[in-house]
Amino acid sequence: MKSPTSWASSPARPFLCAATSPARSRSSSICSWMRGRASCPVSCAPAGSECVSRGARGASSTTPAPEGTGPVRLTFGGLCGWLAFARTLATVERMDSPVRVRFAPSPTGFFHIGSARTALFNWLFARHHGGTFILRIEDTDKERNSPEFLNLIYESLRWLGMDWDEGPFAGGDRGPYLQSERSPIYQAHLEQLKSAGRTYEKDGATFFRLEGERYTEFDTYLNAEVEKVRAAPVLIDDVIRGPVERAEERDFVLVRANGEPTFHFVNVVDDLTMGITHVIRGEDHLSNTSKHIELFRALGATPPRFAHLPLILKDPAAGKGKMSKRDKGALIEEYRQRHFLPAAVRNFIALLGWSPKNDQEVLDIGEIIERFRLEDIQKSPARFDEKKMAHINFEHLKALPIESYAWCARPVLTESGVLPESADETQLQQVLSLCQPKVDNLENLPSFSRYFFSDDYPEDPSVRERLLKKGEPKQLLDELIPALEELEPWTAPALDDAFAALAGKTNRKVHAWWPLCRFGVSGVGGGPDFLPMLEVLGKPTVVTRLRRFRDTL
RNA sequence: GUCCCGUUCGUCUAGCCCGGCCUAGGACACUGGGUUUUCAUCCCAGCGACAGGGGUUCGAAUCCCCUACGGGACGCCA
Repeated sequence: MKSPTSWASSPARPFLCAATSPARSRSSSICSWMRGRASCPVSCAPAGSECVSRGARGASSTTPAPEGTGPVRLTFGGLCGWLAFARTLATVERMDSPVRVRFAPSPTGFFHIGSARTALFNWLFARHHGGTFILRIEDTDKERNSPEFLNLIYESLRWLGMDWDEGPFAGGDRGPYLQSERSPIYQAHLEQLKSAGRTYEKDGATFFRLEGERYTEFDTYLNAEVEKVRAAPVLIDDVIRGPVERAEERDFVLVRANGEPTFHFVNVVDDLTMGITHVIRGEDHLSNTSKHIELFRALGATPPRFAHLPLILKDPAAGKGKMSKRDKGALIEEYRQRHFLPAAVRNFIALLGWSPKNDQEVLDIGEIIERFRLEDIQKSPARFDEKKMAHINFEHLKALPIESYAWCARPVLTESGVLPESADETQLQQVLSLCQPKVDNLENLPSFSRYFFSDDYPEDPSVRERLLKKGEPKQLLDELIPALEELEPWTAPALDDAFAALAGKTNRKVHAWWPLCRFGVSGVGGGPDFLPMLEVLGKPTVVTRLRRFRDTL
């Protein structure tokens, strides 16, 4: 059963065409994930399916894609490439991978960039190997859990195009996938540890008993006399870091006095019973890993492979340490609200600690999956860079076919009141084709393009002042308006000629009228390429606005 | 404090495992030029790093050790 959302509905899908270029299909790396899906490019994005990737907020994103402009169109846009790719892959023997990974968030706060990256790396690893990506909810902390946060996890994963093969909504035969529903499983494993003599009760809680010589010591950090154990060091063969040796020195709690099992215990039991083969998580868990391996062994199981991701550090200006949910730029929800492309966010997050090793930075999801290797992940922590995020977003935006671009832009424009719901698609695309190369983020599109859709737009007073101060604006407009009025046809090249002719006649430079004219029809000093802008605006609008402007002087 | 991890341009990184091709490459940012003109694009150029010290070696960013610095963990949070 497929997960609630298919990544294939991402508007960045057309990038996949690039992934199937001759240069790329020569690649020896086989993306087994593609194998399983390339055969049904269309069914991955059912007609009229909701595209959460579009960036609309929450439930308001339920508008199905208009016929021919939504995911279906996108899918067909890349269909030729898909088929070529499928053909390449068809020659490869299909084999199900034993890889099983999980993302195990706890619904105790907003979904932040570190979680997103952990999820993404797990997902990428699974997809690269054709394995299984499991979503498990670690909701053992009844005090801090909240349904809103839980929902946000689902929404965010869907928005980023990470589909899960097992978990809530998706089902699976190793469930349940909410820890709060797994008590009997924990109970059974607790019994197993009990009968193996590896537990004891103290202060109402159940402790795990380490093996080794015992002694008591005053611990300066805990500021107390504590019992310690000289346990044999545990070897963690970390995929990213190599061998790490660490010895546990204190027994730890498995079940709290209130009867709730602890993170360490449920985490291990779940990874064990869910058949997790690779645990990919943040480096902050590295020193927990020795506990976990001790538990796996005590349960008579072979631990999975571990891969500890470097942390994302906060901007030094914001203080020291790892990035927290409170830091600027930390929340996935923020990118969604600001209309970033999920494909770009995903691309950027992947680059935090991972690199394709070929100087390529703007990658579509197919390329990332194909190239992704845990071994290539950086050991040192990364720092989040907003500017780079914006840049990657812009690159993705520019690479979209205009149909896809319009499909992403339309809701942004209508929500901001700039575009009427009923706006004509062709006209919209005309305007957007002028904006696309210039606007680095969809959130800036309304202010950039407002005057294309309405005569009611603000004027930038500082630009007005600057323009009126120099030269003779009235004179210039009196020359320009008649020339434009009689221009036929109204096209960019014709306009170009008209300006040239006017320049010859008046002995001015060709660009003498441009800034004034731009301001007169748009109210701002910058914008899309000038001549095409006039063309799209149309003669009646341009002339009327110019006259109106002339009258205010 | 104890244990663990890390350290290439301001930032993300390539190179490191398998020493010479590295006068260390790319990208973002920044600075300066250019452009269908001075603020949302684009083009060109510039700036800019192997943390420090010892080894090993003919030769080290690459291997070893020490120091410094950064980070993480040390909860009946996850």
